[in-house]
Amino acid sequence: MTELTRQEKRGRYDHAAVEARWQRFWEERGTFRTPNPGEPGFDASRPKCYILDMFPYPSGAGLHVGHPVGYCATDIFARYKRMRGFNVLHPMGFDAFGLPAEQYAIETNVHPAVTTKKNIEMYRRQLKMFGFSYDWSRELATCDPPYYRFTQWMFKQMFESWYDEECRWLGPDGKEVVGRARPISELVAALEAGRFGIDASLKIVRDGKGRGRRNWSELAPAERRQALDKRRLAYIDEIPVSWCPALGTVLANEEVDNDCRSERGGHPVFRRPLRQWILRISAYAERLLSDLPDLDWPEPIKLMQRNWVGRSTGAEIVFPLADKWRAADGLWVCNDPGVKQPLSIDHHPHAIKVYTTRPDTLFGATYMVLAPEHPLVEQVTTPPCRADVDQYIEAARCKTDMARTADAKEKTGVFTGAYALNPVNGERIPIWIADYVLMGYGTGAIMAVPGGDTRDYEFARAFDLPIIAVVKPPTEWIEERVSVMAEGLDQKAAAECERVAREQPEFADEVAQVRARTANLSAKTIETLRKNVGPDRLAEHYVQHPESWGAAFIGEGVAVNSPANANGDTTSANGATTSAFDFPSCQGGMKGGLPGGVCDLNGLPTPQAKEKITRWLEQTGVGRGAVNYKLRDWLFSRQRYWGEPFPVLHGEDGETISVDDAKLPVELPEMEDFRPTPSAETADSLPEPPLARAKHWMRVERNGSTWSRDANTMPQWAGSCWYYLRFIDPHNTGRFCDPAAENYWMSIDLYVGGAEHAVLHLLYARFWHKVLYDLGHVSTREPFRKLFNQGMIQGFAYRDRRGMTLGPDAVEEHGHEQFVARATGEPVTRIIAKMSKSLKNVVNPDQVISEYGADTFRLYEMYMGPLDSAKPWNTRDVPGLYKLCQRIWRLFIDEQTDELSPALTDAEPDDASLRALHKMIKRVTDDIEHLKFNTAIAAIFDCVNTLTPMATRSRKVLEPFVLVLAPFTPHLAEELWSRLGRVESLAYTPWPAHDERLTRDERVEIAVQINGKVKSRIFVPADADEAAMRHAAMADEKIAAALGEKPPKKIIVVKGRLVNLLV
RNA sequence: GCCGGAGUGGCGGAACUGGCAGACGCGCGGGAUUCAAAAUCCCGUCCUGGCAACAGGGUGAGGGUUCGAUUCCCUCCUCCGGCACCA
Repeated sequence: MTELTRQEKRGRYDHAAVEARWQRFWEERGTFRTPNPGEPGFDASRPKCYILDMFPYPSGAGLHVGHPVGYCATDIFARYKRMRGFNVLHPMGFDAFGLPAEQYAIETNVHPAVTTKKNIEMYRRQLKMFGFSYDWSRELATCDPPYYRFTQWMFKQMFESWYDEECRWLGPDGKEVVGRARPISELVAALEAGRFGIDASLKIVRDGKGRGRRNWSELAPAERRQALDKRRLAYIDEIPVSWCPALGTVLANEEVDNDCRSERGGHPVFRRPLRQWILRISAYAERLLSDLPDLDWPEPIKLMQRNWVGRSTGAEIVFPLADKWRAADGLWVCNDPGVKQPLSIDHHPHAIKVYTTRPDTLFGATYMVLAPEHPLVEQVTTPPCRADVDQYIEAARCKTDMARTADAKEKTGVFTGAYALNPVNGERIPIWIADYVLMGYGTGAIMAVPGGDTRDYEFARAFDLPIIAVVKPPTEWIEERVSVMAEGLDQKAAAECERVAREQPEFADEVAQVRARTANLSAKTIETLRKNVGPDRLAEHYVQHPESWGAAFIGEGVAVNSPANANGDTTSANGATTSAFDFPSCQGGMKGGLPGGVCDLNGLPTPQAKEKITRWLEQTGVGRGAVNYKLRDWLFSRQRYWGEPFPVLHGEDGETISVDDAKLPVELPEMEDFRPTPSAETADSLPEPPLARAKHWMRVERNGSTWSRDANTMPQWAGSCWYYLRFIDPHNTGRFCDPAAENYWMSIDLYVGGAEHAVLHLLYARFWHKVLYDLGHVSTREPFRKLFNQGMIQGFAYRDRRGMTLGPDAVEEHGHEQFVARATGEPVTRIIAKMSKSLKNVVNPDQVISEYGADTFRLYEMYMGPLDSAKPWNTRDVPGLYKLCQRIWRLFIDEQTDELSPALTDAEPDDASLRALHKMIKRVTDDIEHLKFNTAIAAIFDCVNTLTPMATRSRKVLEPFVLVLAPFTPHLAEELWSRLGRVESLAYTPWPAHDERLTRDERVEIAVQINGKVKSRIFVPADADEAAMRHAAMADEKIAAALGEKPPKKIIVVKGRLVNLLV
């Protein structure tokens, strides 16, 4: 019997043997080695296609089933494109620097270089199991010195560049670009030539007429250095970071909880300013936005990037401090004799500059708020308020961003004792500090308009500050507010009634009572208000008494109370202006009127009001139209060991220079102890990066003087910002990449990866690429022309009645998705959750492959559902795809003899097989082009279902069939291809074409409806015209019977689909 | 709170541009083969009623447009993702 079994098994599909054979074949022959232009074997007549995966971070846990989803997809696409005659670049590498490796190393006390090397080997072995057609000769790891040599070189490019916002130039694609990174030497040349000057604060200005401007030649060397350093694309600045002394490191915001404690260990975390490397990504904000429309990316990802950049338009306005400035002879004159010039947006000592998106609400500014970190706080705070202010600042200082956000509901703040003057009406308004104003956005100061902004409204209510309505709301808003207020229940509560009534009918009576009472009451009130008062009068009431409406109107409407008169009374909304200005509150009076005169916005719709006030501000000089971005510069240094060292040297006098290209890479020192240095748990201690302890490494003698290296390292994102360029020419020792090869392969035709990189990696990489583009190092303005996000693979988990979540090993499956806990027998429900160790639902791809093979694994992951949606792994479904492989095998191979099946013939194929084949080719081709692999595989199933029962099978069907199969199940396809007598790999065999005529059946089944309901189905010739279809429909027995005597009133015919009879 | 995306059988999912809802796979039921099992092959499988022919209902809920709606419009509910005091 065992003999028989062995005999039987001889010709069975043996995935392990087949896959091993072909993986060896590909490797030995170098099947997927891709030559660059100019290299032997390169065929310039073929089009190119660069297909890239987001390279993995090799963690200790190994590859999980989520990784291969994208890799399978790109592999199918790459194999398909090769067969379509493309030169395909399809590489793989490892993102190997970073925090997890270091953290793991700290836990196990093994050097990160060792663990990383081990993990990469594991990942490589796992990846090779899948039979991906990568050109492994191009493999790279970001932690290899030959690689990070150029990461450092690119950092140098940024360090040695400045951003010229006004440079208009033509890119290689012939389109104009505004703004350009340029070598710092060009800036020096411009300064030397006197085209640029330096202002009092050592800022480089373009023309700089007067006002403390100095020439380059007048500056001391240290001043020159300082001025240049401020303009570099990579610069050092002191910014607040989350510093955890106990852990000896700076933490990311996400690593700090709301109590200012570290997530790991619960140690105290302090906000403290620290000198850090920063990259000037904000200079590229506009270009990162404006180049987005041309990219073939998922719209939601583009939107996320747009939101991240966060462009807004509005105006910058300066508010003079009340005791420092006065209006005289139509100018703002400073009481400080040292300040001779009048107040303006370019020159504003003793004044607060704000940014607003709603300059039209300027008349409603009743107070100002400075961020607690704002430099002016110190200057303006009056002695009586000093203690409160200091205390508030201290509290805000240790609050992290997370904590600030967490208690966003409660507005806090303190009065500084100082006042500013509203430049549009001379109104004296108090200056507060509050942490709802952030130093990092705009100017770190706001004009507060409680009548037009929700946050300002809440703050004003909390601190009893005046509220002036400056925009008359439209009727819809009034009615909505009235409903909300009159009902006394908001809409959610009403919906709750509905829900309870629906889901818990036992409370129906109570719900009905409540609803009747409130409905009666509110309906009455609203009706009374509407009838007797009317929306116009109500709007008027809001305009007069916004404080009693519970919310500010923040939308667009018509300007009112702008200007308001001095008594605080309001003008009507009909545009009547208040003529004479008298500002008794303004110190020193307003002799000669307010600078700029009266600006009357009353009656103007918001957009026009914005325009008018902006023009007025510009004419008066105290403001101008402005654009602002949420995007902040990129904090680029970490106090870590396992990252790229900075290629710079610090001099004893504070000078920072870059290391010569010839001396790159600056390699990480060998260190026994690479842990962060823990230090005393006080706020005043400073982080000491591990590299600082490599004393010998840190010290560099150069030209007779002593320099110090930078002890920081670059963040994990650095290496992934340009790896796609290195793949093009990975072994080049002279340059990061050969320009001709770069020009040939870029840009990337398909980039597949998870949506978790929607902003950070994809934004950082675009930024680096644009810098390289500006400096002439790359030929395209964008790296990733087409992007696709694969969905997450989820797992099942089970929840019992008490809400406890159990691992899958705790349950038993009954039919029909009924589950019980194995231990207790209690019924449990299945939920879909992320795969995680704690839920014990992580699936290991190695196991699946050893049981069913890589081809089955690939088929399963691609067949689960659409590539971009999240879907749960269900091991139960895997054998179905294994069965498909076996069925395909049996189409070719006789399992008894292990020879080609006797059913195989060289004869002409039968019609049904031929049609099945051509339909499949068409569907699969179309689906691959659109990355719809799940339906492509369904088409393969359909074809196999047709071929299986056939008594004979023609080679003329089976050969193209194998080719179509190849991208999905490459090992199986190669094996069958060779069994059919082919010697060469099918990897470059031309993709079969389909015959359009054979994809269409001669007769099609159509539906015959009467009044839209299907009453019969009939067959008609595929090319039947409308008259023929109508005729056939009417001739059908069932239809004739259903119609009876009366003829239909109207007949609708859809060719090839249906006939609808209306009676 | 704001901005996206999605809700279809027992399960994963399919459906071109408004045209027969449920392709394909899993699971389940039945049959053939087998001493038996595995494997394989064939048939059935949205729900309700009926032996059946057939009838009625059905794409998160409600409404609308249309001869016709999973698809378009409005209101609402649920789930997932992102951002979160951005002036």
